[in-house]
Amino acid sequence: MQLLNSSKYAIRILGYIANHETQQLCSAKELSETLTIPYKFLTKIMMKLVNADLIISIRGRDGGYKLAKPASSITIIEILNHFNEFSEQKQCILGIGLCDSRKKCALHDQWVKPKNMIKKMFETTTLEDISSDNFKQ
Amino acid sequence: MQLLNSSKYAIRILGYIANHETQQLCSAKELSETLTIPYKFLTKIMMKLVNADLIISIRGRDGGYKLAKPASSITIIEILNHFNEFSEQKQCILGIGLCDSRKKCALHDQWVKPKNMIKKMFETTTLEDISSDNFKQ
DNA sequence: ACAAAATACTACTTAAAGGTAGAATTTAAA
DNA sequence: TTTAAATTCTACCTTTAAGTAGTATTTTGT
Repeated sequence: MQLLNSSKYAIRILGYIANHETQQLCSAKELSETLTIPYKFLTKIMMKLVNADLIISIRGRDGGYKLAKPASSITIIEILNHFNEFSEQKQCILGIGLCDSRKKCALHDQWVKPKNMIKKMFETTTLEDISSDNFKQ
Repeated sequence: MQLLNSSKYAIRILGYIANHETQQLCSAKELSETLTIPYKFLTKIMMKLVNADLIISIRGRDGGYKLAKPASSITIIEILNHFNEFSEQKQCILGIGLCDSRKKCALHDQWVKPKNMIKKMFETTTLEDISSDNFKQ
């Protein structure tokens, strides 16, 4: 019952970049060191974020990364979706195929409220909300 | 952001058994077939549940499994704990070591409410509450 | 032109969860 | 006593996430 490492890293990376937008670009080296994320793993994640149009990368000597759009327009759920973290939303918590109000699994009623609360939180929280330096270890 | 297969299976198995307590014992064969859980994987899980004192097993010809205590006294959280699903409760959602009200990660404030809601749900829901046949696929 | 510093790409290795196989053990009925 | 049907145990295989390595490419300053 937790996020994938990749997703956790992605959120921390994006939140950190959002908080350093004035400095124009963040390099993989800087991100890796300040967030203590393995360099090679980080660059792999950055490629995903670039492909997801969340990040723009500038190659070459003074290159680096920056957000592809305003921090206020990037929600946590949008990030998670690119790591397949919430695609199973419609699936029930017990993994018994689809689970809705007509055909409920035994935990359905208890799970509905917490699930919707998490969902709403991820949907309404943007990078601007969490932009800070509190992503270090 | 979902439970391990083992945990999902465990909850379904225990919920099903709770609903069939009158019939005294459930066999691995019956459980595997009605819940469509791979037989060999199921027996592996049953061993864990036996070791966790949630299940009592009777070996030999007419053997099988039954709850080790009243369904009303077994909470979901107790089940999950044996699969290390909520031991990371105190860890923050972003995996940045300990995360409390003094030293918060950037998502701390948003995560507190949903987290406690899930926790409470898992703590207060017992096998009796969810005991039913709605565990099939 | 060249070197330095950055990202991109491809492939490989490791760790953990998920799942499978087969033999051993236990019990009860015939 | 034998057989059948059940759990237990140990070892193995497969899949996926996590992490590592090396090379290629791009860009800028000298």
